Amino acid sequence: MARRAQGTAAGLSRERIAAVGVDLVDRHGLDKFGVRRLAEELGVDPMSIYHHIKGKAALLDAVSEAVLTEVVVPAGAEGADGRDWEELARRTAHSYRDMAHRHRRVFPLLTTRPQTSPVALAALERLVASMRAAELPEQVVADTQLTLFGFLNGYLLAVLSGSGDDGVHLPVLDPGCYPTMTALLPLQTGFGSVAEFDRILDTVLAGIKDRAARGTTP
Amino acid sequence: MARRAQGTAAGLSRERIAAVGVDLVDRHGLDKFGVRRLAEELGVDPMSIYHHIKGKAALLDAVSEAVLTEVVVPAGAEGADGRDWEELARRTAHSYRDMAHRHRRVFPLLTTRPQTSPVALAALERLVASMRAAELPEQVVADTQLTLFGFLNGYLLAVLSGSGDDGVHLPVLDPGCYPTMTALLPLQTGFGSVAEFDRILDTVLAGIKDRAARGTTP
DNA sequence: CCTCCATTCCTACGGTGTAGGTTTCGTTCC
DNA sequence: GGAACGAAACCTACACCGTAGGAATGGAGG
Repeated sequence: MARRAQGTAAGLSRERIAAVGVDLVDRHGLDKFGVRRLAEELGVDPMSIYHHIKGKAALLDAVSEAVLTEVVVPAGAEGADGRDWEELARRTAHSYRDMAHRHRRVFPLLTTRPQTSPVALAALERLVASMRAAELPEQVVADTQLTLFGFLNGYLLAVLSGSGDDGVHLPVLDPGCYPTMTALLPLQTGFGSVAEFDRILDTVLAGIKDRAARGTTP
Repeated sequence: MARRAQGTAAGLSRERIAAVGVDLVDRHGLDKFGVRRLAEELGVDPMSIYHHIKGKAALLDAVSEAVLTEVVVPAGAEGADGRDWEELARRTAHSYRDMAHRHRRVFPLLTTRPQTSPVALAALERLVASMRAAELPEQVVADTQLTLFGFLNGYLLAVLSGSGDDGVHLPVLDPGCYPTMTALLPLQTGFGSVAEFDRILDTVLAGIKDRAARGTTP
């Protein structure tokens, strides 16, 4: 295990560290992720990482920021006049879902850390601007950030943590104690599917539209 | 630091361990929480805990289960005929929110671990039964679990992790880069407030009702 | 009184994050 | 060209963590 001589460049950078970190978490999970494993993967001494990232918390920030950059919605999705906020919201949500499924072990990080990276704020600004251009009530627009991403984070967290590497395993219910839920079980076959996601996303967007309609004509 | 002699009863039990665990996490946060600190607080050797709880993962399960039992909705909230599912949903959501605010540092645990404890299932069964009694479309009822608790978990996670002990601190925005969001900032003063919660809960419920209406008359 | 067993404590091991100091290389300036 | 400097890497060491394995002890049942 011959390491590089001191002083020689290892080509470390915040971006490369984060990228390898994402890959490591994807493969082995958050529990097994640490400075030492990451350093080994990078072919580097553990402490070298600290010259680019301040501590483990900052390291996790970098990792979560890295996966967030994968969320991209092509320009022009909101239509020519920039007013089709609903289409934009749908595309953004789907792109977010895709990212979450690509990186299920990383995803929990996003839901806890306040997202202040430019890439996250830019996406939000775009959506919010589109809604405002469509002249939705301001309070509805202001609440959308929490409504939509609150739902996305909570829903995806539930779906992704309920599924292991071997697939989904729903809990077994006692039909005597929980008759209604047992009866509804057949309707939950598509747990985590795109169809399910679309249904629920639809519900949330319908709620926003409804409140917008009530808000403009009180 | 004289410990108890071996063999003498320390009055340990899963419930007491969990209760003290909740208190400890509330005060010092999840990071500082561990078997050793918990044992010290209980006046007990760390390894004694393992005779009642199998490992750290199970310990966290016990802690999260303990806070979940605090969510109670008085009987009869759904009305005499048991069909006022909306009122029941509102009360359940508020009780859940109250619990989350009482135990902000514990709350993240609930969003990751699959909730299969009887107390959680019972609350869900009750809500779902009420919706079914009101003859909502079955698929809507089946989806409600993920819709409502997805939203609750994601929203509360965002609100609670964005606020430290000193109160809320929203990120500072560059008005040049994010003009719309900056303009909307004044409307976000009640971040984490009950009023905000009610507005967004309203939105989600409106979405469910809307989809129910569309579902029954396609 | 003796046996048994659940409960508790003790020791020890491999792992972690990271503070502090040392070494080396590439650059910059005379 | 040679010396001085700062960035980037490495090394050592420490306190702490989860937990495996085993020894001790007191109370319960015969």
